[in-house]
Amino acid sequence: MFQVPRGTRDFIPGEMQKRRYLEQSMAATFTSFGYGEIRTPTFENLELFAAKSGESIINELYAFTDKGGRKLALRPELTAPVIRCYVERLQMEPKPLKLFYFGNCYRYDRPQKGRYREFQQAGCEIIGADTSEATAELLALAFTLLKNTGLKNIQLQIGNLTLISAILKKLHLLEDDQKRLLPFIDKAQFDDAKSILRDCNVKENDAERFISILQTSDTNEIRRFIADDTQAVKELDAMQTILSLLSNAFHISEYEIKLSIVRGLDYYKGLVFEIDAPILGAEKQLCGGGSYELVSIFGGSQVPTSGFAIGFDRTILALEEEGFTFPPLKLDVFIIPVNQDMVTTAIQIAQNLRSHGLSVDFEQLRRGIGRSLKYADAKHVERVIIVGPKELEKNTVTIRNMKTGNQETVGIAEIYAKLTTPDM
RNA sequence: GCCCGAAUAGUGUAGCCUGGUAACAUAUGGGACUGUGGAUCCUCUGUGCCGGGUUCAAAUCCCGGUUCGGGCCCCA
Repeated sequence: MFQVPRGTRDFIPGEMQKRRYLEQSMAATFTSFGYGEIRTPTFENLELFAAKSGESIINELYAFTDKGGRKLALRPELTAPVIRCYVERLQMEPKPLKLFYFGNCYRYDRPQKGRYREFQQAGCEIIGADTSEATAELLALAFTLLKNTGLKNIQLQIGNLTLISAILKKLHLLEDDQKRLLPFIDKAQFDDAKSILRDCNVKENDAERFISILQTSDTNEIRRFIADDTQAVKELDAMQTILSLLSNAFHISEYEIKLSIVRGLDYYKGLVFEIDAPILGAEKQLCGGGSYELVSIFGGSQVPTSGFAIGFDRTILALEEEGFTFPPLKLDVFIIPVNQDMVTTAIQIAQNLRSHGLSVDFEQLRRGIGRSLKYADAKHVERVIIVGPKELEKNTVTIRNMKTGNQETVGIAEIYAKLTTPDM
């Protein structure tokens, strides 16, 4: 027997229903914030991803050579393709340019819950605006997007790479030592971080203060630490403006400052953020983003960019874990012809109701009424129309409400009107 | 890539320890019931992840692989 390749999934109608719901919810939120949708190819030139993330990333890609000898890769994320498209076609668009996307991505990882080799991301990029209000809106959008899907428990954490490097500078570390230190900081393993600092001959006192600043949410404490670094002070001022807009204008106050967010790659600058769903355990990060510099790496003229990506599959998992009720897949009407002579009329009624925008099906296996009703019940149909000779003589049919069990005889011309009344 | 656990009809499970005809529920198909039977009853089909080993005999014990799940690594 054949099965899906490792780390991939089929989505059957009940699952697609959930995914469509989520996609529509997210698209509506993006649109309401003035974003336009963009779609790029499923594969790109391998070089694009290597340029963005370094050669070492190739190990984790689905990469291949096509018949023309081109080196290609299935996209592992969507920021690089979107920025490539911007540089290629959209540089002269009025700014700011706001783009959102959905797309399948591919990574050669070990699959586990919430982690697949083929997975879907949703996300956006804003190009050409780096004011506090633009950044605050980006944070608000990420948070609102997830809240609007129906998620209850999420955590927004905000860090800043400019500040963290200013703080690191105070420790006078060598570049290599910094690189060794950062992963531990990102994972909040502060004891390990401390022992590295000790190895690097950082004074115990400074190390303690450094670790405590990473964990604080108090901007004043951070300010005292970096007071003599004018660039860092400026960044902190901007960050405070962003946070105050977030609370006072966007009315989002459920965030925390977490300077230990480092994120993977070098091209992030300034503000970075993550949103977690703690209910998911090990693979709990739903969203990651921030400001970055990619346009110039791809050969475009420099312009500020920021954005975020959301793990679509994890968002569904988190909603399921929270017991969220997705809108069910349902038929509006099921039509049962009592005998073969009624089939033509049944189909005519079905076609008429379909033209009014209802989803309609009819009995096609010539089963008796009992079986047909059972089928309608299993399909969660709201209303059933029974077309039988007795009623048809008077040009009527029986409409049965499956929830209440109410039945009514209705003229054929009045079916649609009757179905749209609240009691039927 | 590493460590651990799991895999039995479409779905959910029992049996495995202690080897001896593979079972139950539910769902699907067919039928009884000739217009409400969304019921009830009858019934067909359908199951040991794959490969090897031990054994007279393997779902059961052993080895390898695959897939899924938990935890690492990584997480653009």
